[in-house]
Amino acid sequence: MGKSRARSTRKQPSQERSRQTVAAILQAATHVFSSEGYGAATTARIAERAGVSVGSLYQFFSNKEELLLALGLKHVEESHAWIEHALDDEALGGLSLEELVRTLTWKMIELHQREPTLHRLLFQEVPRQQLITEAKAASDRALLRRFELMLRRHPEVRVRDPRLTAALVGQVLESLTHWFVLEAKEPSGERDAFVDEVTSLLCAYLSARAERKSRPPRADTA
Amino acid sequence: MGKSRARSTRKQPSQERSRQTVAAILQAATHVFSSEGYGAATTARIAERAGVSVGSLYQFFSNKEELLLALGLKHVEESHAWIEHALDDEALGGLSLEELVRTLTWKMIELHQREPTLHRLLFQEVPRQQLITEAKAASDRALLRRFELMLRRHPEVRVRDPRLTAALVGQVLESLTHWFVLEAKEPSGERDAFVDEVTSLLCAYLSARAERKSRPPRADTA
Amino acid sequence: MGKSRARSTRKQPSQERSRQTVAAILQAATHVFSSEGYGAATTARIAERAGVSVGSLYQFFSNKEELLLALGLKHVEESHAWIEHALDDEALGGLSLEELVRTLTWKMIELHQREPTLHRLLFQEVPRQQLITEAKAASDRALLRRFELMLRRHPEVRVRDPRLTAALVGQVLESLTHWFVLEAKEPSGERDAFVDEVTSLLCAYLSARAERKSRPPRADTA
Amino acid sequence: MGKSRARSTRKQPSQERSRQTVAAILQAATHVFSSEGYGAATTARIAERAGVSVGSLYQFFSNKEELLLALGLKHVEESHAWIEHALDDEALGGLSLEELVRTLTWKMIELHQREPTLHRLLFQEVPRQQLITEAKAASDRALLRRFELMLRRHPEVRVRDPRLTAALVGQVLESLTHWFVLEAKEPSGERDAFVDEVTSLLCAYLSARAERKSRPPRADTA
DNA sequence: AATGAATGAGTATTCATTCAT
DNA sequence: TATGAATGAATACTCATTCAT
Repeated sequence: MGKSRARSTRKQPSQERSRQTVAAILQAATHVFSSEGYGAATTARIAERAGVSVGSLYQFFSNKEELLLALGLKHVEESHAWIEHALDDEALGGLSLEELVRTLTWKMIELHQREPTLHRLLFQEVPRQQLITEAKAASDRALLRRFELMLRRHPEVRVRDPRLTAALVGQVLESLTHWFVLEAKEPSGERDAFVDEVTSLLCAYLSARAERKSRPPRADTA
Repeated sequence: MGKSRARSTRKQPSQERSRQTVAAILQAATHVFSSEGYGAATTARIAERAGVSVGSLYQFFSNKEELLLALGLKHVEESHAWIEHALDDEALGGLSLEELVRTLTWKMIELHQREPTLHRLLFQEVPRQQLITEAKAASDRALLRRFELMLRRHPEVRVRDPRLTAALVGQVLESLTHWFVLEAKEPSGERDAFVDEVTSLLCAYLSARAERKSRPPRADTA
Repeated sequence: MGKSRARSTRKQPSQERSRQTVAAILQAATHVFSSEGYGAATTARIAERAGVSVGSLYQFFSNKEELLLALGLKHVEESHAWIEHALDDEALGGLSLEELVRTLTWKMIELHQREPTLHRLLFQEVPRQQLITEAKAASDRALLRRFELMLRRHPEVRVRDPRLTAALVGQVLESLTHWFVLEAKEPSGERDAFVDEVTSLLCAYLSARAERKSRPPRADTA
Repeated sequence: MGKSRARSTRKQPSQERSRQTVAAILQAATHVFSSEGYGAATTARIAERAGVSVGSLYQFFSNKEELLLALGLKHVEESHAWIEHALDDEALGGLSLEELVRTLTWKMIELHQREPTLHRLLFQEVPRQQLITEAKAASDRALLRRFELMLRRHPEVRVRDPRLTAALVGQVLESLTHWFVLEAKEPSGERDAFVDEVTSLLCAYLSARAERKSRPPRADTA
């Protein structure tokens, strides 16, 4: 990832003023795209919301799609950095499995609450930008590898196929928190209860894995 | 010329010929909407694909949005019927928890494979049709209640809050199968392995629930 | 040339009504392009002048450039046909050189008076459409060959290099009549005098050619 | 914002530096206008090519049109000076008609080769600047008068209407050389042959004029 | 004077929708 | 009813021109 963001034809902002303009445009675009969807969003509305003229928008982004692209790459990059940072936390080292999972869940909720609708826009509206998708995939791969390592190392974890398990756990975390943030309103509106449940869901999975399949599930509770 | 959203003003298909036309249009719309997205789809292309003129399309659907609406309601209804039927299956009655979960997982995969992109279109593109969303919510509520009941009744299941648990399990099933069908290509490409994992994930959760939270997770394996 | 006018993406007019629309658009485009130039002409203005909506314009011409293209090819084709017809005239057979040249001059004036500014638009504004230029070149080549033949056959004509001579005579005729029609207002406003002069200019050239270069020009009149 | 055509409000370049800037802009404008056409040329591109900022361009030319105007007037003026100088050449005094015509033809070719596309731009793209047209017309009138005088004085020349004749000869020279420089590639690619032909064309016209019209052209060769 | 960021009117083009046939 | 030509509002994008620095 990094700084190879060669924004094609358009000028790079060189003066402080223009840097602010670009930031304003990106922020406005985030809002407008997220609330109206890519198709319905208007460059005019975006410019208006950013408090600049359309012309300024086009001074820095050669078209609507490139604006989305810039947004997407920035989002992926920032999210990746954020979560990398979260996982780097040394404190994670000595945690019990339950504490670890609980922490991860919290982090994921926080992550999704940063720009929940932008996330949906970028990855669930029929994805228009291969570059974004690829960036996301790369980020995911990196995180997954890291995650897999955590699983392999943790003493409480029993796993047959750490790779698949990591993928599933990641997916479950991702979708449950996404769902919780965006859609769960009444039934599990209380965050603590939700986190408790997710935690026990994943802990049960991760710690009990050894026996699975060999004996009927009933045996567990025997 | 304006948005004369005269919903359902249009004639209902009364004759056999009309019914075929409507069916053709809906099928074409499904395809075009799914492959291009709602915004990019044009009524002209849909009509063309359906083998009728635009005029005919507007004979039955007063505007593009209503076409999406019809599509969505139909999809929700059919999916609901399908899954109701799947759950009705008397055979489900005596299954062990693991067998039950495994069956459900299979069913969900099947469901998602019916029209995966349509599903995404309807529920993940910024939802445009409240009616669809509501229909979906209603369907979900019904299924959830049913599901909750299954949990309550099953001897192997230990649950504190069946409602929340049902919601989570439903969400996990939904998102994992959706993900598997649409995006998982290599890491867990093998269906059986995937189903095994999901099954053990859910079973661990459902059967081990009693002890959770009371003791540290470590105790489980002791 | 001929009927291979495959107007790309857009529909061919099939009904009588649309054929009229297309004709109206072409006529309006001729006027607007000619009077404002290609760049300054507006598709909106063209449509308005044609008495149709912009939409209709785009129903038959996929963009402004293609409109120009259609116009150009039509113009070249018609001009070619017109002049072929004029040269075919059997009456041309037995004419004296002077009468022949005089006739040609008249014909050229007539030709240029048909759509003088369109001609300028198509061939003198930095030519935008290679297809038009090529069509014109092909037409010119054909006419030149024919013209060359006339020169070779005419008893009064003395020519060293019929090809070059034909090219020059053609060019002189073309440019003088074009100039006369478009720009000459006062000095030689009288058509007859102009035609007389052009005729004697060309006749002198064509009939006296044998001696040129061998003796000093003075000898001519001796 | 609007068309505040404050013509010549702008400062005249007073210092050496400014003069260089203006020169650079004019040169860049010549190139860009010529290669892209007036409409397609952008002030930004011109400024860029001149190595200055748009702001500087507008410091000296209050709008795009005035830039064209300056260019045009300069071109007309320089061309006029150039040809005046060429005609002034004392050596022209004692030349035979053929030598004179030949010389003129050469001069015209040279003239047209100086900036062929600029010439086309200024006088053939639908003329946008009356001032340029007028300047050109004035220049032409002056040259024509001079030319007419040459014809009247030359012993070998037989002319009925020197004014019309001068106009025609001028026009023929202009258009043939313009054509030769811009378009003639293969058929008469050799400059010498072309000059020979033009020379004999015009000499025949100028020296044989007396007899024309009184007798049928056939008599010429008798 | 010079710079280049900002402006916004202007234009080509699309596409949902209507309506004459 | 079916057709597809006609409509025109809506929208992305450009570029001459201005103006703060």
